[in-house]
Amino acid sequence: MPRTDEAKAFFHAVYSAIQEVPHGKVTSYGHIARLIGTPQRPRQVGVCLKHLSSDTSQTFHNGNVPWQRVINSKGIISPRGYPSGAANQAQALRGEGVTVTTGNLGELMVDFAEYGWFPRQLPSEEAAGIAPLIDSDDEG
DNA sequence: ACGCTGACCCTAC
DNA sequence: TGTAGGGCCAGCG
Repeated sequence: MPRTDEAKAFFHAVYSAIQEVPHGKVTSYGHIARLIGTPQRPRQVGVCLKHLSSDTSQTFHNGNVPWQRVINSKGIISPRGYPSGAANQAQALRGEGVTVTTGNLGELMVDFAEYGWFPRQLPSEEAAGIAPLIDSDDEG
């Protein structure tokens, strides 16, 4: 749980943004950071997910925030800690139809070309007519 | 209050 | 193609 109001706002922004990632799609920590206007803080996005609670009485919890749809920029499910919650994340993704492959070193990978979700801005903002935070030309 | 850690990412050799 | 280093900053000792 974040202490300062600023951190709280950041956590809220992160969780809200992640909730907009469509079922069966994946995006990256860095992209979430950019979508919410803090492109230099992909790390803190990870912090937010780490602190995601299973307590359903909380506004945000692992039941209403699709944490499994956030992976790193290389398309790999970030390994962390013991046995790797990554394996669990892979299962959650497979459960929604995402193909997760295993590399030679045991990395759990997802094909961005197939499942990647990288909009210029959050769908909710687009619907509200808010100007995009990310200005881009192409992106293939 | 201080220092280290870490679900990351980009730029340089 | 692969390795190193810097930036980021909330948690936790």
